[in-house]
Amino acid sequence: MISIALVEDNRAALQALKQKLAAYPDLSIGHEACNGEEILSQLSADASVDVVLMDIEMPRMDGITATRLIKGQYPRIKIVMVTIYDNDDFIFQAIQAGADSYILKETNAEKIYETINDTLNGGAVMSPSIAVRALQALKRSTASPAAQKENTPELSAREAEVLECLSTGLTNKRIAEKLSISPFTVKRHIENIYQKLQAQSRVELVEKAKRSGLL
Amino acid sequence: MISIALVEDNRAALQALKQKLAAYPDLSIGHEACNGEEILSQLSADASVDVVLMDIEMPRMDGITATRLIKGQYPRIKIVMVTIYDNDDFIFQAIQAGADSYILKETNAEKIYETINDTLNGGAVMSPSIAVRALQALKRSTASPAAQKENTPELSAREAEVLECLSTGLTNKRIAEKLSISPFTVKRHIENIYQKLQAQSRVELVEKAKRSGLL
DNA sequence: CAAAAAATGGGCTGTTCGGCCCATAGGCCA
DNA sequence: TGGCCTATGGGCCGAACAGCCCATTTTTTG
Repeated sequence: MISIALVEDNRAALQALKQKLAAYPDLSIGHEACNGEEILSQLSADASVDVVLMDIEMPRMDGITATRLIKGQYPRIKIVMVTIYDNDDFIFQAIQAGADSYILKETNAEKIYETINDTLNGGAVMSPSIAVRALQALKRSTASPAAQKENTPELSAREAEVLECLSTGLTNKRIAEKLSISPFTVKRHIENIYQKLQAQSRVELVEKAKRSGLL
Repeated sequence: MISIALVEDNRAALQALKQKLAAYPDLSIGHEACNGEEILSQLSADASVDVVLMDIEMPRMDGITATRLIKGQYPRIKIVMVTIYDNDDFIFQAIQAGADSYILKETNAEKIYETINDTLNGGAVMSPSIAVRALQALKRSTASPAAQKENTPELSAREAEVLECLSTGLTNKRIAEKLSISPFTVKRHIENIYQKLQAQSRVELVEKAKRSGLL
């Protein structure tokens, strides 16, 4: 028997969800709540829940905050976000908060049931339209090392050291002390790096260096 | 009618796949190949394929390389990776190469059929065990914003604007021009931001701001 | 309405930076 | 061996910066 908690502020949607799950005798609705605060107080009284189906947009405490708190206190509990948004920001925030799966509200009963089971078995489930956004983000986030190789000027070992120090916010003088060389030399190196990366200020330098994978 | 290409070096696995898809009359097998080179030469003769089911591990040309090449030449064609690995590296490489969906070899016929349709409709489909790895990677790559909320001082809207400009390497004067205010005011704002973030230089400021999720 | 917070503009001082000039010493390679 | 690169150290100058002081106006909030 799998114990489910439903968190959804819209009464109609909540009833619809209950209806869908009623067809599966091995699911039992342990809790119902209409915002994050409510589910948290219910869990503090009885945390014997396996899976939480969590809406994102709710009054008082949104689903993302609630997810973060629940995952913090009860890491065992799996959380399935049920959303009408395929907004990138929400997806990221939900991932950060520790949500396990992400399905759309219109998902049919059978898929929800499968999602609950897959999630409970350590998997993650995403609606195709949500998955494509997560993948795009992942592609972007791993894209930089790819673009790196191209037309990135080579820095000498010493220049790289200086750049490393510079990127932490040190002044030329401090860098000189750290590397046991003269501030003039540090300056010289930095000038050369400016040349190579076509930058005009330290901040710009760090920016470009990061994009080029030099940092 | 959806035209499918199957790329799979193992004869038995290929036959099994064909068997599974045979149940769906709106699918037709347009091509069959047992490595990347083969499918590429077939596509160059006839590229009227909607979806490629692609094995990863193959002799002569692996599925990831083939995916990259196909996506380069025929971006219209959707590619579903069919893999026995839930190895992180393969998943990343496949994402980078442009694959659309990722399913496991043991996936049943109905799911494969759904995956083909979802993928064709612009979605992405991942087996739960693969999705959980993609999400973990995404979580790691966006992990910095997590530490955000804690003890991060609040910046005013104007300060955030100034910080944003500053982080692109602009000088105070340029920032002033961009925001249509006096350079003195820009300086003032920056001083306040220094105070709030406990920084002593622009580079350090940008560093700390990024770590705090302010940028 | 009154207090608090944010945004605005300004000055003074010393430090740091960035561009441009100079030079020497050591290593590498063709 | 002579050129080329890197690392080193230095100077000059003007611009930019950062810290600390001053003030007024506008907006927000209790």
